[in-house]
Amino acid sequence: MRSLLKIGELAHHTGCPVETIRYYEREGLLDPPLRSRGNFRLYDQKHTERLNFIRHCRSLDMTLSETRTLLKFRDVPEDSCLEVNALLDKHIGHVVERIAELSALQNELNELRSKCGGVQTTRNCGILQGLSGSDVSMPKNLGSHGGGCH
Amino acid sequence: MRSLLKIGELAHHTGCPVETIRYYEREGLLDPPLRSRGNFRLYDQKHTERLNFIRHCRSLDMTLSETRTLLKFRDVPEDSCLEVNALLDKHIGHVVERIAELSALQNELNELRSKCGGVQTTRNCGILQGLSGSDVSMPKNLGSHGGGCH
DNA sequence: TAAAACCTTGTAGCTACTACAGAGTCAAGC
DNA sequence: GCTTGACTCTGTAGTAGCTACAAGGTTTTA
Repeated sequence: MRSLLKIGELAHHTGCPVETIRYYEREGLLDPPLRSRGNFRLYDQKHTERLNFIRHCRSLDMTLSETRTLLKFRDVPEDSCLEVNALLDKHIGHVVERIAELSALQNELNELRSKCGGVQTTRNCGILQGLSGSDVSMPKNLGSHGGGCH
Repeated sequence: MRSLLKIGELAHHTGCPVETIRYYEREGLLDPPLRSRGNFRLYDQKHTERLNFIRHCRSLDMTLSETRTLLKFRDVPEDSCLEVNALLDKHIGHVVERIAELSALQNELNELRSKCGGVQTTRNCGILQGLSGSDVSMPKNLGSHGGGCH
């Protein structure tokens, strides 16, 4: 009989914070585990594998929604995996697109940067002047500094 | 005497949604404008310029916090703009870093993708097997699919 | 037996908006 | 003068994926 892990132990084994494990359970990505008499969560090997799967997806920057989809495929071993391939292709597409966007951004930023050497007053700073121009074109992916690509 | 704009007109002029303009005011990026008798916001030319500045910063993927900082510099025209340059350099650094991360991600994803041609059952799908591995290394910037780099 | 380390639920916060609900205002047409 | 429709107001809740508490219960160790 395999040993059951308390949430802190599972966290330690997987490198996933305790709070995040509980969050995944709330979100339905992890099944509710057994409970001890004192109401502590007790995880088995399957939970550990599933959590590793989830974390691997997340480390590849997939959304929880994509991850959920992949877990569903994983739960039906006889199905064709065509859709798994399609999902991954789409995800790779997002990443490629985001790289292109950021590269364009980098060019714009470098150009802006070249407008001032830092020896001006802010009144004459080419950067601030550049930012004051009204030719603003908004990219689609705004606002969430922190990492994504979707 | 210049004409004053209602919020919808300002939105139209700047391409910034009405709700976002009100949000910037709440966040202290835009000064509260005059009000009409009926309590409608009335914006002058300075508001328009400031909003364009903000939107330009955002289009370059700067955070509102960075934008706030740049606005402060802009408000003190006699100061040196060394810090403006520093802020921009830092921001460019973030973008470069994020591009590197996403490129690494792209490599990993391509490798994973090559493990299956979609002709398997999910049980034998190389992609799902690859995702089941426990060698998970989490990048720093997780979770916000949508655009950032900080 | 007491303290420390762990666990529980529930809630609020983070970014930068976006999307309502429910009410008030204003201009044009009849 | 009245109605209709477009606009505006405030306030609140939702988005993604956690993270960080508070206030309490459990287990382990000294």
